[in-house]
Amino acid sequence: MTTQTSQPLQPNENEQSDVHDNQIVAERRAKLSTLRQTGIAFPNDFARLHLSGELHSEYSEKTAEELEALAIQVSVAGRMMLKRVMGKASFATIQDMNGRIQLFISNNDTGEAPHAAFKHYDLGDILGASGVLFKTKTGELSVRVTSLRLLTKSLRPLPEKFHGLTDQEQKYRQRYIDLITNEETRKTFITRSKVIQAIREFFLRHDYLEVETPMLHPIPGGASAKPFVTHHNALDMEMFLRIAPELYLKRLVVGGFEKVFEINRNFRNEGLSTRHNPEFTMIEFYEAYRDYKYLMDFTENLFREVARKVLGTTVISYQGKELDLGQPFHRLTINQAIQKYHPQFSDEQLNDREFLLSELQDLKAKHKPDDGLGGLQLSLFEELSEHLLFEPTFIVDYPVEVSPLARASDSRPGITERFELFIVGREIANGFSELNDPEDQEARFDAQVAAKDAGDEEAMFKDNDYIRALEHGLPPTAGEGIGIDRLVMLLTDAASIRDVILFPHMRPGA
RNA sequence: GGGACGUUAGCUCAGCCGGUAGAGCAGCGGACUUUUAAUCCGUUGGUCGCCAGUUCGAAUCUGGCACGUCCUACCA
Repeated sequence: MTTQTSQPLQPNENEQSDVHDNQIVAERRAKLSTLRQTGIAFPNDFARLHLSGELHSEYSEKTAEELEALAIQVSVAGRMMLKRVMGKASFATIQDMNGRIQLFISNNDTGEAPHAAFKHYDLGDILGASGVLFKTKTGELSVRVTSLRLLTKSLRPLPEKFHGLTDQEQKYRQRYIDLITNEETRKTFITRSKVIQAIREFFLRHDYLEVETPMLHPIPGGASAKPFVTHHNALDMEMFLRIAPELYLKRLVVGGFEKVFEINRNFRNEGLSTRHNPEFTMIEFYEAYRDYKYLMDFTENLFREVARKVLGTTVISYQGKELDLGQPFHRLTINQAIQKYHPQFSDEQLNDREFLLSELQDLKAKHKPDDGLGGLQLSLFEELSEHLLFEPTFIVDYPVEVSPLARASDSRPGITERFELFIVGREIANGFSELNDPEDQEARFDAQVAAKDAGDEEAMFKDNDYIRALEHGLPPTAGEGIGIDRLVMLLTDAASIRDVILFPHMRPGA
């Protein structure tokens, strides 16, 4: 076979493309050109009948003699990851959706021409092979190929076969290469899929209804965050990508869907980090006639079930440290959580506004000097204790001023029936008994609007239709949101949120 | 946003005190019928992230810019 071309390959003149052909790509294009001239270059009539994983699980226990006697005919296909040519015989390893299998190609079995053609196939090419299962003398289950076809020519070289792709940026930007090359990456995203499936099963089994609510909101609501702004042409109006589905889901509870959940994306116009992607996946769920204490038990059960189904155990190792989701989750008030790691603070001090203010100033901790007692306690907690809550811990007694949608305690004014769940020092869930008093809700919205007018970019908008819905009557309800990406990070031991999002957002370029 | 570090062949990486570029893998040519990161022989391949500056001379030193990684800040 000749690899010469009569004319030099033209460089890609498309300015949109930053990809130009190097020598390797040019050689592969020449091979493709030959394929086009001699037949169908991208055939789609190969019948793949067997997957590598199934073959291994069914036949790896068989001896060489047993396989010989069975003479099992198979058709496999996949991407060629390894290639070893030895004159009149060759080995190749192909990879399909559930593993790898070795092919043995020899002049004896295929004839000379197909084997000669194979020698010019490149790593990364997608092959279809038919033949008989056998075991090599080292005991590896393989296919003795009688017919071999190149199904898709790969024009670009794969990363080095041993080290694979290690450059983090390229792993994120060209995830397809990462997935081809790195088993760990494939496993992470399979786990992510299983986590979401296990969560969905848990809610369906508890008679929840899965719903979809708008991603385009005329008024962003349900969380304190900066929204993405967009524009609807036909209506000529500003719209916002949703920051949370909360207000729509509670409208559904008003409508009589007493147990609802939604698993979908939220968008927040914030910075990128190892813990933040501008779009992230949350489950939010609402159940009528329940309160926040019920939710805490429910959440523990959910996390345990997901871990058992996905990992087969509740004991997980995160960045070198172990924790057991099977143990009862800790429950602490904000003040107890401060004192747990800083016992020098007395109850009196933690309830002394002036003391808290001076302490926060000394620590150079972020806080709002106009906050009430509860807000300052929360700021101190976030500064001193939050990152230390490695084992699952529910923090309760959030102040009203930072919880505009949560029901206030009947016995303790200023405190809401709310919790946040922290694991490995990260907030992973947020739940509360819902505020269903429309007049109280309206007053809370008005306070948010006042804060927004005073410059708080993350303060909420007033949603009059939501008030109207509450005026029809929201039954006593409990609701919660769980950050799916962070849960998956926990269960896959991922250090960065980018490792659990297939296509994390990156600055354009490179 | 702030700090530290990084960017050299398609990939993984060397490159010292400044003298104009190296290895392995991949590719190409050759040998080889049970290899498995196959092996052996030969060989092609580079805008050293970009732009300035210093210098007789810069991958190397200086400044700026771009992008990334990690830490940090906000959040879920």
